[in-house]
Amino acid sequence: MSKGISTKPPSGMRDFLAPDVARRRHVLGVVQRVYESFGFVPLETPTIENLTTLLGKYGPEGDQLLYRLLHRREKLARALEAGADEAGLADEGLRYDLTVPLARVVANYKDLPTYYKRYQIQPVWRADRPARGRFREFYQCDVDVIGTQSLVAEAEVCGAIATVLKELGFSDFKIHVNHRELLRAFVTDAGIAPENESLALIALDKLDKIGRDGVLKELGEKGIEPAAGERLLAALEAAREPGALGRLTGGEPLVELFALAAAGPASDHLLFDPTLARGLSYYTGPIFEITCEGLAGSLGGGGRYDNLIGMFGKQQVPAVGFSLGLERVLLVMEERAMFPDLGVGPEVLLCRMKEVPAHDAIRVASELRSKGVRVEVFADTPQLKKQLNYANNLGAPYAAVLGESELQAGTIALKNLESGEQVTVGVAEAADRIRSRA
RNA sequence: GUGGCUAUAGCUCAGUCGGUUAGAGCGCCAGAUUGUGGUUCUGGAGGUCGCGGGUUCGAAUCCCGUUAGCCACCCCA
Repeated sequence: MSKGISTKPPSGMRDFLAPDVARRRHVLGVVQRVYESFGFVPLETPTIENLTTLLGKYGPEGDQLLYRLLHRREKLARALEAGADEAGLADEGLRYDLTVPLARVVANYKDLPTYYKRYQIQPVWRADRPARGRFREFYQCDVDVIGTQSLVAEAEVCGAIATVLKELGFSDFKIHVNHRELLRAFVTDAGIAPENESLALIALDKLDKIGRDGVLKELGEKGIEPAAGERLLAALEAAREPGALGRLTGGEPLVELFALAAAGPASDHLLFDPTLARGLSYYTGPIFEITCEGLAGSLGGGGRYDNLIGMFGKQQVPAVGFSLGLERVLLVMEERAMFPDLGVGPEVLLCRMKEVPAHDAIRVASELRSKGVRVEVFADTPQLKKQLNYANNLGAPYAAVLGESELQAGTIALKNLESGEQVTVGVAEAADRIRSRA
């Protein structure tokens, strides 16, 4: 505030103080445990990827949102001298998601198992405009199954995601399911030119928000004939009828997926949604998106991408994945007060009277720590009330006082800050009492 | 990228029709005699009113610009 240097983190990026970190770790712990219980193994990849890896995988909007890194030193000077444009000034970028790096890894390590199930929990970066629940740096929690076209893979990734959400206490989430081929068939059957397919899909995606007339209007603005738009909407509305999926040509894979998933944790949460489109261009088969009450965007999304890995080499390898957005989950959990008590900070603050040498406090703290207690030693020796007040503000459940008399007797005065009770006991008993919250 | 709203103390905000030294609550710091917190009481620190320009005798207040943040779209996780 004083010298005019902004102390805020960059737009769309955040600092996490202790309570934030505790909540994030709580969620990540559940995610990791559940993913591992489904047999997924961890992967971590670099923050930075070559632009050749990233570009052309996400569609034109995605490419625009990439954080690009300028050439360094002489290369930059040469590029500037040569009058390079924006694209020519950068050669690397921050990863935009975890799926494309995974595809690169699979193409790069030819000795990976034929079936590779990996999970990955890392931040990604998008130069998007920040909004509620949307950041420029955020964590994705991905599970992917590489090497099979079996719908068992879809059922398993949906099951893993559903299990995580249930264990965190969600009950009202829906996993919307659609199929890229099904969507394509809707569009072409309606008589819409293939080049307008993605435009039509984006308009369709808003059916719930802007309604039938709104979608028709938007289709019209994009140059799609009203008659074709009507046919498309009529077909989709028919597809939304209960049981319609089984009668649709091309609906078989989803019928099978629903049957498989019915045996797993996602069973009550899957929902066929013929209007679900999804923007990322690499999806080829079933696509997913998770919604829940009170959240405009999604908690996560995914789908099958059988052609992506092949973009990095000669070999086509089928794959399907699902990604959970950590900050979306946190946002909803915070609003709904879904967090249990997350103990952070020391369990006991060791206070010391002026006449006690500091090394005695350090020794006592070490003894307590060796018995499994989280201990903070108060560094200074102001009035005891200040030390206790600090312990109180920390939220520590106990304070311990080490004074002349305790030092002589080999004890500490252990005070329960909630009840106010105080006992003078040996270090071992103090540790027992703290751990049992006596 | 589009539309709207906001910007005053660390936080949440008040500030009349343009008028003199810009306020409150919370928080913070210090006290209310010896080694005991939460409650109470007293005192204190902390502001170029986002930034730049304009109108005016006079601007936190009106006008223009700018930056940042928020909300709704778009898109996404």
